Amino acid sequence: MALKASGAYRHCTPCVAQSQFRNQGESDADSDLFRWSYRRTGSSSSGTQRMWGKEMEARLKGISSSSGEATNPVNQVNTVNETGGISSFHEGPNNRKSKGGRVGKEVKERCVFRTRSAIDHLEDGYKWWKYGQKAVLNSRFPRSYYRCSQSGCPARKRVERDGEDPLYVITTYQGVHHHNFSECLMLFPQETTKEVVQATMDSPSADYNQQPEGLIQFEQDGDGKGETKNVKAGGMAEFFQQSNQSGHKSVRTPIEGSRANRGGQPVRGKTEEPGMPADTETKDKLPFSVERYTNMSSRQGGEVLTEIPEGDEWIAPNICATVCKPVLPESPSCPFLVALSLEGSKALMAIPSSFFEHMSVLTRLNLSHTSIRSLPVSLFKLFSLKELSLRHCKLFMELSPQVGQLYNLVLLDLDETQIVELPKEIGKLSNLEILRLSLDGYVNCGKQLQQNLLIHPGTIKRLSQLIELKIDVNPENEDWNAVEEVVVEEICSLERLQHLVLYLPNVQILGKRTTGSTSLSYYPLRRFKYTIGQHRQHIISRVPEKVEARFQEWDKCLKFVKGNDISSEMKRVVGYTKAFYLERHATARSLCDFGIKNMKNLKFCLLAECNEIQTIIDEGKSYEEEEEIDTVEGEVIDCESGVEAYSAQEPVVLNLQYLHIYYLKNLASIWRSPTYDKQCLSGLKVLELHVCPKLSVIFSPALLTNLGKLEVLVVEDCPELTSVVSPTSNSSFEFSLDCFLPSLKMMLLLFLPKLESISSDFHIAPKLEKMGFYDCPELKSLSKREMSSENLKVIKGEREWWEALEWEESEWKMSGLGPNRKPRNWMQNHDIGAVGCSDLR
DNA sequence: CGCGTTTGACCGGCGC
DNA sequence: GCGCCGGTCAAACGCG
Repeated sequence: MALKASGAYRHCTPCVAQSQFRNQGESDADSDLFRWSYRRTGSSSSGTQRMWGKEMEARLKGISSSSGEATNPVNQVNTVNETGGISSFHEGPNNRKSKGGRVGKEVKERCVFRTRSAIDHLEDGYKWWKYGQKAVLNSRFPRSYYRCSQSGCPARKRVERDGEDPLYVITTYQGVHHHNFSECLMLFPQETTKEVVQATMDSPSADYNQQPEGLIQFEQDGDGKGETKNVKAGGMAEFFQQSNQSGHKSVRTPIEGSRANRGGQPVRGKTEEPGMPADTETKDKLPFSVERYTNMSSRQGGEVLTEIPEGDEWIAPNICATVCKPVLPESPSCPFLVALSLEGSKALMAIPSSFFEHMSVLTRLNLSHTSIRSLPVSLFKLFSLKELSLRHCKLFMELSPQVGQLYNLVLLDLDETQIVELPKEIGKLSNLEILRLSLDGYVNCGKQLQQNLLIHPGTIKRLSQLIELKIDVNPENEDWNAVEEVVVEEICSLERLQHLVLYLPNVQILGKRTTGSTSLSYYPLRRFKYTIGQHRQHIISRVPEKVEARFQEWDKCLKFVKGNDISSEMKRVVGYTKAFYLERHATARSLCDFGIKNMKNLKFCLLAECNEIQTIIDEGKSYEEEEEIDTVEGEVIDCESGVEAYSAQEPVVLNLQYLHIYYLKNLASIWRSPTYDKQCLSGLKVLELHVCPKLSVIFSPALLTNLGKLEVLVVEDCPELTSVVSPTSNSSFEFSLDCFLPSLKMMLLLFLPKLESISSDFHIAPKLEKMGFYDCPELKSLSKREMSSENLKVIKGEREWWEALEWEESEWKMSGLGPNRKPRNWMQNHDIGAVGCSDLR
């Protein structure tokens, strides 16, 4: 429903706004966004009159005075009724201009927008500096003045809230940016950033978010008096979220918010975890912020998303729309359009061939998650284009060689597309800094193509400015084997490359190098994610997605899937990896099989379905016989401490903070050492054990003393587990007065049918805040020494189990817990088994 | 400390 | 010529 302003005004285009803050149920009338554009056409023969901004204002003033009211001129002109009409505001040619003293002074073109928004300063793709704010006569709201942050740029804008309808913001643009558009582009916040935060806040065990009915929650106040509550729906999730903050609190969002956001959006925190992605160190040293290019549709709160304007003339500098119709206009005139996002427009199957004909300043184009199959020819004339995203266009199968004409491209995202071959013309994109590529189309093509080169030799080498490269390949694509080696060799020649995401079916390729060049396993990178072996997307994993996502957050990730052996190349890469994910390895018996000295840099470790693993850290094995990994003279392996030679006295696995274990069917112990290594696992903060059927105890007393930093312990589905801490005959530990696990804040014990005791009467967890139990029928009493914490605030478990607990009256006397504190009004037991089990799993 | 906002002073056009 | 008003300047402020 295009609204044509009659008479003197055109370009009043209502758009279906999709404010992030708006409820879906709101009417279209409420959500209309109206725009005005006032432009002088000179001797327009069309009969449509357009006005200069100043002229318009002069006229407005005239109206105000003639009507006897002193009103805010901008507010006056923008009076709009909810059905989309403009109030009567028509005048003949303005005669003030000839009278006024401004004749002859340069009058700049103005463009006025009126937008329904909760936020005054809407993002428009440019970065602005506020240089003034003034109260406006007869307006309740002040007017803010902004200028383009690019020095010398004459573009300005002013922003004020509509005095008549405070739901709307009036933005008036004046002057034209006279510089390269992307030089002052705002850094759009990355959507994944939010996800990082979310993931961080979630339960360490992602599957426990649901609160099964029938569980009780015991909360203890600061004064030690306990109270049980019926848990509301979602209460468990809240519990675990809170709990997890202690365990993962240092894992914060990596990207700092723009200072300009202050006041509008909460400013994001800095990374406290040096190994987390895009940490400040990484960011500062990059020539630009990688995140800038990652999601152009993601906006700050209050930004209005629009439907594609109807009509043939689009005046907005920034359009972000999800189109519901399969057709776009043939050739809209978009003289100011800098950024266009049609992300998620599933209905969009094709783009008219001349669609981009009149978008000469378009810099950023996001067509991701659409159903297009190819790009129209007019796109290849967009010489200003710097960013093009076709991510997740599942029907996009062929990239035209004409892409080579887009020589200003900085970002090309072809991840999750179906293309089968990268045209060699890509090599002409000498400014390309980010290339994400998914050569996954082979299988879905359904036919064997002729010998396909996937990536032509010499193509990658020419992209000398590449900073980030992702190449994802269908593992069943045998053509990849033919070029893999060449591609890897070319990657190693990219001097600026800092971030590499690569799938390699063969381990050997890591170490391959031709004379004089570097092999990938030596190649120093600030960030990498290698998936080696069976492709992650083609295997059904038992590891929850959220845990895998947490693994992916690290800046140096190595995932090794379905391996049969452990090569020296693999060991070397493990040596400078921070996050290691070993899945379905056929022969590994211990993490230390990857080189005990290579454990020093590991901070996150995820082990899943490795049937031969019997112990995680095995210092008992003789590693002196380990083959010495050859090092290349003069090469620096990029890691903080370097990989140093291991000596028996040196502590190992010092820095590991997160250890997640899933389905290790032969796991019998966490740590085995002939001597007592005081620092092994001393950095561990989070330990999760899921489905380890042979595990009977988790910690030996010796290991217990090392875990001074452990904050979160989750044990689930270990049918043989009798105690978390093994009983000992060692007199030095027996009757120890020491208190172990001093930092433990959360402990979850779930589905442990043989669990009889938590700590075997060791004094543990003085700072414990939260405990959760489920299906531990043999745990019939809790001793004071394993529940010694003064900070215990929440206990969750089955009501019947809790009520049946045997309490040693004398031990618990005067305590906030125990039989005396059992409230009577516990929630009635519901069908815990049915609901609870499925939810917990 | 840097960067962006705030805020009072100032300037110039315009109208009376 | 004076005062109002919109617009701009720049020092102070303040947040991270």
